Amino acid sequence: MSDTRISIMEIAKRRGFYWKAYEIYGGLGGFYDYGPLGAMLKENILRIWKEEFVIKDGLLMLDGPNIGPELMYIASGHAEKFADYMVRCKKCGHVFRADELLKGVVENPEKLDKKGISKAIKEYGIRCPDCGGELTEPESFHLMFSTTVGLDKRAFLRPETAQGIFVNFPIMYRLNREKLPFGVAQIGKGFRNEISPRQGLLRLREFNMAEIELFVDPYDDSILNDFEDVELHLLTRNGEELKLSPKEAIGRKIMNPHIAYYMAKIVKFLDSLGIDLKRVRFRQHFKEELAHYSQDTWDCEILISSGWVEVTGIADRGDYDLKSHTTYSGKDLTAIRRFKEPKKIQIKKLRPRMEILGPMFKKDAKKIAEMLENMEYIEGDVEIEINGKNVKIPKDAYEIKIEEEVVGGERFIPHVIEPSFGVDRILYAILEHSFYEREDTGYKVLKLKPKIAPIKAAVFPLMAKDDLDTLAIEILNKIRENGVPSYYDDSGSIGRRYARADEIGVPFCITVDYESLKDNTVTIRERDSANQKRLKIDDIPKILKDLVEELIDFESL
RNA sequence: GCAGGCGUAGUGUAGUCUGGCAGCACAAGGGCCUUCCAAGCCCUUAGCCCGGGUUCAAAUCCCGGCGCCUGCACCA
Repeated sequence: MSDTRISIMEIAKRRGFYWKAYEIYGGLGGFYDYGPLGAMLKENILRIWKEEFVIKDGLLMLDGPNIGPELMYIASGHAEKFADYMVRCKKCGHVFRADELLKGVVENPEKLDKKGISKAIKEYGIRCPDCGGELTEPESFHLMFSTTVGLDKRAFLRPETAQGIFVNFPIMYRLNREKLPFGVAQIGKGFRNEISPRQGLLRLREFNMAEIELFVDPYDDSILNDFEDVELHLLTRNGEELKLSPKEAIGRKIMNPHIAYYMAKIVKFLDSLGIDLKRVRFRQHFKEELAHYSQDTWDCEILISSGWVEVTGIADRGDYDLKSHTTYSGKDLTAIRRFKEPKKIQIKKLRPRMEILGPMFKKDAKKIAEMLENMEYIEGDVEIEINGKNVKIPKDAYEIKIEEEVVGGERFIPHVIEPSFGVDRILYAILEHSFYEREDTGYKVLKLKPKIAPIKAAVFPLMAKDDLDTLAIEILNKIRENGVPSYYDDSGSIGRRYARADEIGVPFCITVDYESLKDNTVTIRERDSANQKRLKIDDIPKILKDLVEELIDFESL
C-alpha cells in the first residue's frame, strides 16, 4: 500500500472520518461508518453536487425506496444475473458460469440447480476449458441482496437508484410539464453483494450514489444549459488519448452532446471539490465492457495512489430501460414530440351500416360496429377478429369516409443519459488529493477547500487563562450562531493545536491573544500558508462566513 | 473464493520463532509550566480479533471462525 493511503486510513480512523462498521462484532466486509468528520464531508460534497447538477440545471429531485419488487428487477435485467452459478478451476483459478460450460452437454443447463450442476459436471467429466484442471463445487453468485417483503413477496435492495427514477418517468415527465430534455436526480444508497470487497471506501457493499437520469429526445441534440468550455482528457476505446474541449469533441462526433455536456460539468464539480484536474480523465468503455443496458459509457477516472479509479460513469442507456419497463408493466412510458405546427392528417375511417350488420351478426353486431369505427381504413378487404375468429366484413356493410384530424405530435420512448456518481470514491479521492506533509516539519495536512471542509474554523486562546479563554468561547459561539461548524481548543501548545487542526483540514484558526484584550482584535491563520491576519472581533463572523463560502479569499483580507 | 502475508491500548508498533509479570512511542484526560506553529515535567485512562484445543501455564503452539492487506478472479 502506498504511504499516502496508509496515512489517510490512519487519520480517517483516529480523527473520525470513517472506519469499518460493526467492529465490536469483528466487522463486516464492505460496510463502513462515516464518523463526525466524514459525515459532514459527505454532506458538503452532496450539497455542492446539488448546487451544480440539480439547481443550476433545474433538475427534479426524487427520493425513492431502497427496496424494490422482483418484477422491476426482472424488467431492468438485473435479476437475470441473480441465479447464476459459478465454478472455479482448482488449478488455474479461472471462474466460469456453470451454465455456459454445460451448454450443449445437457439440455437447458440454465434450469439446473446447484445439485444438478454439480452432478452434471461430475457425470460428464467437465474440466477447466483453459487448463484442464478440476472444477470446484458450484457457488451461487448473487450480485443483488434479496429480501422478503411481508410474508413471501420477493424483493431486492437496489443495486442502483436509477430504476426508481425510470418507473416514475410518467409522473416526473408530467411534473416537468411534459418538456424534454429534463433530468431527475436521486441521492441515496445502493447495494451490491460484491464477492470480495476491498480497498476501504473504494468498493463497498452498501454505498452512496448520486445519480441523474437525463431524458432526451434522440432526434434533438439541444443540451440543458450553456457550459464552460474546459479541457477534457479523453481516452477513447480505440486507444486514442485526446485533449479536447467538449465543443470540439461534439464537433468531431466523439460522443453524444449530452455526455460532453456532463463531462464539462463534472470537471468543474471535481475542481470545486479540490480534486487535482491533472489526475482526471474520461475513459470510454470497450464494447465488451459495456453494461447490459448501455450503448456507450464513459468513466470519469481519478488517479489515486492505487491507480485510476472510476468515480463517475456517464452511460448512454438509450431507450433500454423505459422500453423494458413498458413491456413488463404494460404502462405507457412515452413522451410526446410536438410538431412545430400541428399537422392536419386525413384519415380514412369506416362507418358501419347497422341495417346490414345487424341481421348478419346478431349479438356481435354492436361489438363489430365499435371496432369498425375505431379502425383506420387501408385498401383491401376488412377483417375483424371476433370471438377468436377472423371474419371478413362484406363491402356493403360499411361506408368509407374521410376525416380530418389535427395531430400535435408523436409519441416516442425517450433516451436516457445517465451520469452516476460514486460518492464514497469521490470522498476518498478528495482526501488523497488533499493530503500532504509539510516540507519543513513533516506534519500532515489535508488541504480541504473551505467549502467542503467538515470543520471550518478552530478558536484558540493563546493561553487558557487571563480571560483569553472566555473571550475565545464567546467568539466561538458567535461563529457557530452564524452557521459555521467550528470548535474550541485550549489543550497543549498553540503549535500543537494548529497541527491538530491542519490534520483534519480546518482551513482557518482564530487565536485570541493579549492584544485582543486591548483592542478587540484576533489573528486568523490560513492553513496552507500558515499566514496570519489581524481582524476586528466584530468582523469575524461575517468575514469567516465569506471565506468559508469562498466569496473572498484569505490573501485579499 | 484461492494463494501468500497479517490481526497486541484511540493510533503506530515490540514481544510470537524458543510458552513463564504485555512493553514502548504518539494521542487522549488531569496538573505544573508556557505570550503564536506538535517544547518540557508529573499523574491517569487504555490493549493481546473471536471460539475451541494442548499445557501446571498460551499474545506466543494447534484447529476453526471473523476481519484486513497483496496477487489471481470478480466488480452488470
